Amino acid sequence: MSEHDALSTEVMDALVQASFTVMAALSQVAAAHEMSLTQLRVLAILRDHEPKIAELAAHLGQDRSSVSGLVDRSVRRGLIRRTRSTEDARAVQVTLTAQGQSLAAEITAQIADLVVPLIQRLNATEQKRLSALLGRLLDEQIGQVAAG
Amino acid sequence: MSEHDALSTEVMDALVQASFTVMAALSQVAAAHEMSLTQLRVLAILRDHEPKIAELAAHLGQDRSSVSGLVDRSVRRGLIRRTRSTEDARAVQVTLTAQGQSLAAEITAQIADLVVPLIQRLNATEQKRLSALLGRLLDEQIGQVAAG
DNA sequence: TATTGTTATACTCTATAACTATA
DNA sequence: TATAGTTATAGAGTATAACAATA
Repeated sequence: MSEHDALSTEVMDALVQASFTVMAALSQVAAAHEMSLTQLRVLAILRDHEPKIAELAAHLGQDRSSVSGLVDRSVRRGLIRRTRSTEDARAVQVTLTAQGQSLAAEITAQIADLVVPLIQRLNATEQKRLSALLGRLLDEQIGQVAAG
Repeated sequence: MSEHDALSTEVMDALVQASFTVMAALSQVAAAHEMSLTQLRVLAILRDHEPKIAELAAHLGQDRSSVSGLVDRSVRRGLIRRTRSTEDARAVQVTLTAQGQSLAAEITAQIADLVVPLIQRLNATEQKRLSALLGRLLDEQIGQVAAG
């Protein structure tokens, strides 16, 4: 448990507050479609990938059994489908249905409609600066913390 | 469902990605103490406030009954306590116990230990710039989205 | 033997509806 | 009547453990 300087702490507070604002926007859009944030993440991932259950679980940081249930519920809603892998008869490939693709696109647009107005409080130069600074922050992944 | 320019979209992506990184850090610290993100938020709120159940519910954006259960579980762990309000015999004031205060401080430090190293990839000038830009973004609250 | 996914089980989180005590 | 909080109930989300099928 170390000490940190005042400026870093100030930036951290701003970052945490901004994150809660962004997450509130994502949650609001998810809730408008009666979905959880995790279901929304699954849809977003599936726009660009056809992961197996285990890959999806790793990406979400959850257990395979949790993801199996998660997939169940979205399959029941007609948003995604399971396909048996041809290479490995144990594995399942998860993909979007046409309905899922359409919903994913709608959700993306709704998120943009909430977040872009905030961003446009900055002029183009400031936007480029913010994007670059955030990019620098995210070059690598975050560490691990020990239990207390 | 409107269109947005490429720069705004780029900034939005950076912002969303940064938010997921920050939330992952918060979740990791919460999990290390076998708590949910919401329980962690409650602890953070209680560091500076002694809210009634209804106030806490409003702050978290949840139903009073949900918060009642949330409070139950933290009371059972000895982190917070319920106090009957002296002004209104119906109301309950929620406060941290000594153990809760100590845990809240520990959690705050652990979050800083994860997030500050990211921030320190930027020099002091850049940190001030980032803080200022995020501050501008957050001046007001976010709008509402209609269901699809 | 090890891995992939599912199922059974248990607990947390959340909301709605109904209730009580108080205002 | 209205408000503050709780309880009952139900469904989603999550993890652990045990399992069948496949590698």
